Amino acid sequence: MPTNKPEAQREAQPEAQPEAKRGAQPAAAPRAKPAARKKPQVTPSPERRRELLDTAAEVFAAQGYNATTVRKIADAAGMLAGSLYYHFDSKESMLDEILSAFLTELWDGYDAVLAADLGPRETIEALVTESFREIDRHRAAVAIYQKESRTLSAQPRFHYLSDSQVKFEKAWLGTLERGVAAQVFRADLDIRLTYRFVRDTVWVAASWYRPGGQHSPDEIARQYLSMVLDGIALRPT
Amino acid sequence: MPTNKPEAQREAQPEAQPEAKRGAQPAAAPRAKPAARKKPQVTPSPERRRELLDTAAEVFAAQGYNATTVRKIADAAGMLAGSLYYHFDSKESMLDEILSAFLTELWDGYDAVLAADLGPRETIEALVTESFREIDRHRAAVAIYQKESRTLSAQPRFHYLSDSQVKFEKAWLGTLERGVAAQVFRADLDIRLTYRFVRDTVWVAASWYRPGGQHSPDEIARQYLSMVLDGIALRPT
DNA sequence: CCACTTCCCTAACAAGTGTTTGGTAGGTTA
DNA sequence: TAACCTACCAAACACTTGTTAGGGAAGTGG
Repeated sequence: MPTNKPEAQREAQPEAQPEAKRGAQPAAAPRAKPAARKKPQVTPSPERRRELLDTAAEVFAAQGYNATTVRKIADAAGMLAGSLYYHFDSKESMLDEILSAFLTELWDGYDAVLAADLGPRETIEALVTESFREIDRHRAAVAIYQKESRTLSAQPRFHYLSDSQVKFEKAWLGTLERGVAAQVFRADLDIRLTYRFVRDTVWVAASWYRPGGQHSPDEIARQYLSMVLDGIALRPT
Repeated sequence: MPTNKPEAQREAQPEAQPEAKRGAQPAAAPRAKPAARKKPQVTPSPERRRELLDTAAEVFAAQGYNATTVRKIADAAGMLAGSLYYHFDSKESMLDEILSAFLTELWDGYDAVLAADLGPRETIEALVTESFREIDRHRAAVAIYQKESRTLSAQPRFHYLSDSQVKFEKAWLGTLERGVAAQVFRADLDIRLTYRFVRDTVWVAASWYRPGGQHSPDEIARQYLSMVLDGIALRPT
């Protein structure tokens, strides 16, 4: 089982990297780190953290991670920028926690589907339905993931995004291949193109989906599946 | 050590500024503008501008607009940050020029298709094919558009993005509706869902498409159309 | 009453940001 | 030769950024 969950990264960085060449880091890292991570003696309540993470996720999703300043997050939460650092130790940690919490839940659902050992078509149907349910529950996190995952996965801290993506591809592509072999899916299509097609059609929905709309996640999944499986063209009967 | 540092700027902030209320402006606009627009007497060559815009678009697409500093663009172009301002009057202008140039070309193609007055199915096919060609030629601009258009269109300067999007929706949705009326497309689907489905499947391709891959834009368009129109499920014959 | 904890604020720091100003090397024209 | 133009560099400026110290109000337990 590949790892999909970074759990918590409270271990100290082994060593300050020797600063490869160009010191141009994407963000700011002002104070010199004294090699030993600070260990705050305080214990913020997990419920408050969840609350703050939710509003942070909302702002990240709306404005983009880089365009979001900690002052904006604090504003949305009704407090001042510095106060956030009582609960989190950096802006990046917030992002990290938002994304890893989402991925953990996502894989709980996916793993259950995959363990059910359904046929190829039924597996695809279940995966798509599960995906739309996740979008319904974590739309902010999904939107952030969509926008930032490519650039983030270069950073070591967010390497679990790549891991997840690999596992993701394995599950979907494998199912599609099984379906082609079982003559359930068409064999005349480039399978990787098909994979990207299905994957993208599902997840971009997070960019326009708003919970409480006229369609439930399951209804959207049903229609999407109908389009993907049978096409939008009317067939002569 | 980074490229070139201003080294010393021992300018302590004099005093706590009046600081209206929440001075948090979205971006930087340092100098006070004296109400009269500056008119540079210089005339940079258009070819050089195009060159620089191309590299800027590449960096924007790779890192995201906000995460891209003008110093990074200058780096990629082999010059210093300030030198860019000989050719452009702001970072935002570069973005603007990149996006509007792309949209202009896109609509040249779309308008030609729409003027041809084809049937609904043929119109969709032509629009999709045209779209993949545009992705092939402007993949950086398309990627930027995908990532930033939603947030940008709030700014007055980029209002033309919204205009374009409205026109876009009108063309595609109208064609789909014509198709349903003509019994070419299925009538049992939510038409707006179908629209978003088709639109998204096409344009997200810009996030993974790389020119010079194993499939030509036309070939990708052909397979995408086959999936969208007929579905990926194998039909019993 | 005091000690302790939780949660926030005030105020700053240092690095990074987009942008401007003044200069200048090299080419072209007269 | 001088005048002129293009395209860049060097250095700074003003403001924003993530982050940190120190402090204090409110609540809880003894």
